[in-house]
Amino acid sequence: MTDKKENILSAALELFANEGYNATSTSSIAKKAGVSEGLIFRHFKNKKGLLDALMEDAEARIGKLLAPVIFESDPKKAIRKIILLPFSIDQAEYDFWRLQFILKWQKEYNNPQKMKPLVDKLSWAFSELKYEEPEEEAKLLNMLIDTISSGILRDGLESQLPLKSFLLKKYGV
Amino acid sequence: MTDKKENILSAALELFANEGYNATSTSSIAKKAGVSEGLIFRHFKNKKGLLDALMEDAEARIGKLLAPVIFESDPKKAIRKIILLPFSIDQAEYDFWRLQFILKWQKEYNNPQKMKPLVDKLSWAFSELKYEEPEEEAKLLNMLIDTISSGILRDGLESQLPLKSFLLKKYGV
Amino acid sequence: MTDKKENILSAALELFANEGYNATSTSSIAKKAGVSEGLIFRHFKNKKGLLDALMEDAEARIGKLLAPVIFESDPKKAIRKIILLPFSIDQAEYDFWRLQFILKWQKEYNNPQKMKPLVDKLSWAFSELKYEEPEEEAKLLNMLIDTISSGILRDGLESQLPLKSFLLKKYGV
Amino acid sequence: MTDKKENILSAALELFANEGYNATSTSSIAKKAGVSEGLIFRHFKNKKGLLDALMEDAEARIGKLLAPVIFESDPKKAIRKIILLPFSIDQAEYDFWRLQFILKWQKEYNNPQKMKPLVDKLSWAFSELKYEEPEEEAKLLNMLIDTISSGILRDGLESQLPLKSFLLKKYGV
DNA sequence: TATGAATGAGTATTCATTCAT
DNA sequence: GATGAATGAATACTCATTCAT
Repeated sequence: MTDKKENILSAALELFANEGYNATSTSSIAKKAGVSEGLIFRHFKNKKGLLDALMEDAEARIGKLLAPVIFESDPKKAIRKIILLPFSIDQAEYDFWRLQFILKWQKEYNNPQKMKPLVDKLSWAFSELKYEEPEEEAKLLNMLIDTISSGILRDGLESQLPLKSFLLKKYGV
Repeated sequence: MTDKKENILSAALELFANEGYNATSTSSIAKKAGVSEGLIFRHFKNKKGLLDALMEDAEARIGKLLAPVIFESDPKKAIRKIILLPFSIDQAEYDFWRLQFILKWQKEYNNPQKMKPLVDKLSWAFSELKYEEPEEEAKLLNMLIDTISSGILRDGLESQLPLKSFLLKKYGV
Repeated sequence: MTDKKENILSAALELFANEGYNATSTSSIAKKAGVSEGLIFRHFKNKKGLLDALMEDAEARIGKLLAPVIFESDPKKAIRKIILLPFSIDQAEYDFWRLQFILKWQKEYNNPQKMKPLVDKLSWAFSELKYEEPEEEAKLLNMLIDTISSGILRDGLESQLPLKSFLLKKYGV
Repeated sequence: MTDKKENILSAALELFANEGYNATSTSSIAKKAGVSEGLIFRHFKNKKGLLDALMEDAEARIGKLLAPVIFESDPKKAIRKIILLPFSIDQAEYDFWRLQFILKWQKEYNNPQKMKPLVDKLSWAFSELKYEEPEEEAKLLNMLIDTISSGILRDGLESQLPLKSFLLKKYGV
C-alpha cells in the first residue's frame, strides 16, 4: 500500500470517528491527508468504499485484540482478561473504536455477531465456574464491557476507572 | 403549537433517528411533513435549532419516564421498576430514544448526567439493601439498563427479552 | 412560466444547439441565463430533464410548422409549399432546428416518425398527380427536404438557394 | 503501428461513433483498448489529437471508396455505381461512417468539400447524358446519397432498401 | 402563517492530462 | 513503449438558508 493511500485511510478514520461519516467531506479528508481529492476516488470506488475499506481493517484488528483472550485456558484468567480489555485500549486506537461504536447505529453496519467469540468464551468460563446460567451471565458481562468501552471512548478512561477494581472483585478474578 | 409545526417536528424526529442528523436534508423533512421548506426556517432558526427543539422535548419526556421510579419508596420495588424500564419502551417512542442514543456520540449532545436521578435512586436503593459498594453497583446496573435499551432499539425487543427475568432474579427483585 | 425559467430554457437551447449537449455544462447555461446554477435543478430534475423540456416544446413547434402544409388541398401547391419549407426557416429558430438534427444521432432521441405527416402528405400529392410510385417519390422528396434543411443550418441559407428554383421546376410546381 | 496504438484507435472510433466525442472519456477508451490511460497520451498529444488521427484515416478511406467510381468512363455506369455506394457500406465500417456524419455538426469538422470529387463525377455524367442542369442534378443526387447513408447508419440497411431499385429505375441506370 | 422562487457555497465524483518509474 | 500513481480543474447536483409575496 502506498504512503498516500495510507494517509487517506488514516485521515478518513480520524474524521469519520470524530465528525461522523456524513459530516465528513471528501475534500476535508483530502486536505488532512495532504493529497488531491481526486486521489481518494482512484484508490476507493467512492466515499462509501473508503468507509468499507476502513471496516475491513476492523475485522482483522478485532481478531488481533481477542486472540490472547480466546486462547486463555483458565476460566478465571479469561474473565479477568476480558474485564480488563476496555481499560487497555491503546489511545492511538480510540478513533478506530469510536467509529465501530458510531456505526452500530447505522443499520448497514450494525452486526451484533461481531463480538460473538468473546461472548462464547465468557459463556464457557462461567460454565466452568459452575454459574447457574452461564450464557446469560456471559451476555451480561459482555454488555458491561461494551458500555464501559463506549464510556471510555466518549468521556475518557478516568470516567470508567472506578469500575475496574469493582468488577474484578465482583467476579472474584 | 400549530399542526404544521408539529408535523415538522415529528418528520424531523423520524428522519434524524433513522437516517442520522447530517444525512437528513431539510428538504426531505419538508416533504415528509407536507410543508414548504421555508416554513421550517420560520419556526426554527435553522436546522440545528430544529434538533435543539427536539432535544428540549427530550428532557421533559425523560422526566416523565423517571417519575414513577423516583418516587418509589421501597428499594426492591425501585430496582425492579428500573430494570423493567427498557422493556416497556413504547414502540411509538423508539425514534425518540434512538435519537438520544445516536446523539450521545455527538460531543455537543453527549451529557452523561442526563440519567443522574436514576443512578442516584439506584444508589439509594442498593444502600438501603446494604450492598457493600452501592454507588458502583448503581453505576453498573445503570450501564446495563443503558446497553439493554440500545440493544432493543437496534435489534428489537425480543433480542433482549431473555435478560429480563435473568436480571430480576439476579437482583432478587 | 417565470422569466428565469424561460431564460434557462433559451440559454440551454442556444448552447446545446451550438456546442452540443455533452459539451455544454450546467454552469455555462446558468451563466448565460443569468441565474444561479442551483435554479436549473429546481426547475428541471437534472440536465437531461432540461433537454427533455426543450424537446417537448419541439413537438408543438413542428406541428405548427406543418399545419399550413397539411391542410393544402391542391397537390401541386402542397408539394410547392413543402419544397419551400426549409428555405423559410426563421433565423430565430435556427438553434431549435439545429438541435433537432443533432439529436437524431443520439439513439434515444432519433425518431424517424417525427416527419411522418409530411411524408404522408407528399405521398397523397404524388398519388393525385398519378406518379407511378408515389410513396417512394414522397420518401425521396422528404429526404431532399431533410438534407437541404441540414445544409442550411450548417452552411447557411445561400449555400442551398440554387436548389430552390431547380427543385420547383423539376417537380413542376 | 504497434498493436496497442491500433487498439486505442479502434476503441476510440467505436466509442466516439456510438456515444459521441464529448460523452466518451479517455478512461473508457483505455479500458476498452486494454491499455493504460497514460499510453493514450504517449501516442496522441491529447484527446482531440486522437480524434484528429481518426479523421486523417478518414480521408484515405474516402479516397479508396471513391476510386472505382471516379475512374468509371461510362456515365450511366458511374451514376449506377454511385447510387449503389451507400447500400454497400461494409457493416464493419458503420462506426467509421457514423463518426463522419456526427462530426458534420461540429463546426470544426464540417467540410462540405469532402465529397467534391463525387459531385464532380456526377456532374460530368449528367452532362454526358445531356441533362439540362447537370450541376444541380449532381448536387441533388449527392444529397440523396448523403441522406440515404445517414438513414442506413441510424436505422439500418433495410430501412432504406426500397429506395435502391426505385432510384436506379428513376435515373434509368 | 405559509409558500415557492432563488441563491451561493458546498458535495461527491469524473475528467483530461502529467510524470516518475 | 508502457504503466499506474497523482493532480487540479471541472462536472452535475444538493444543501441550508433567505426573501418577496
